[in-house]
Amino acid sequence: MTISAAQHRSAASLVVFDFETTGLSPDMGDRAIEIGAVLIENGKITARFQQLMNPGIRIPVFIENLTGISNTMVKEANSNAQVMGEFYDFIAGQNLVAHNASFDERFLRAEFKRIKKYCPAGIACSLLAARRILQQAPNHQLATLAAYKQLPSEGIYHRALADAEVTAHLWLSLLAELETQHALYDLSFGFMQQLTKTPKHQLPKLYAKHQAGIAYV
DNA sequence: TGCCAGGCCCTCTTTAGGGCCTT
Repeated sequence: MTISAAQHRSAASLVVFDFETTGLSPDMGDRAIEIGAVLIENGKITARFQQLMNPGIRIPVFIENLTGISNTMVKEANSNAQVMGEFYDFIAGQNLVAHNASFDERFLRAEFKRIKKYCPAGIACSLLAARRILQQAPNHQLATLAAYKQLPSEGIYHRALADAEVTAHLWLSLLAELETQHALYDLSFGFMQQLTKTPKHQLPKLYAKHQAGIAYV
């Protein structure tokens, strides 16, 4: 919780993160109420970050029921500004991964903007990667993929750290799948970002380029 | 109290519509 990711930086490291929020859109006034994240180094989780935060607005009943995070719980929590400042330090220098990253990225940028910070890190999406690598999965919801791949999980969902941990295991599973199914090794973050932007029918060409030694940043 | 968004991706497409994902 207090360990900075920057203190653990390595070439094969990244941070997987997840927000719980009051709704779906920061542009409509929704705010983050919890952030959870894990640092992955060389295929292992080596640090964790989890904090509730007090958004200064009421949490809808629907969200209380969905997440188990109540207005009472966040009342005593630190402000979003303080928590996001600490999270900014945690992710310093790291690339980021989230499940359906477009959602979490919107809240990340919105909360950072409020404290006049910007996110220089690259962000990759485990949902887009899973849609390409696990095309045969029943669907690509995080819980479904966790069951489908029998990922380590305590069966808790819609809490930030638990979801971040499952997403981290999913990300490692996707890398393993690329190794076993396509003989792709030592995949960079840049390659994985490229994969999530590649149409499915062009994946064989992408895999062939990597196997031929064409580097991705 | 109830509702809100937006990117991706497929198809009966591209001058569009709708399901999937996230809270």
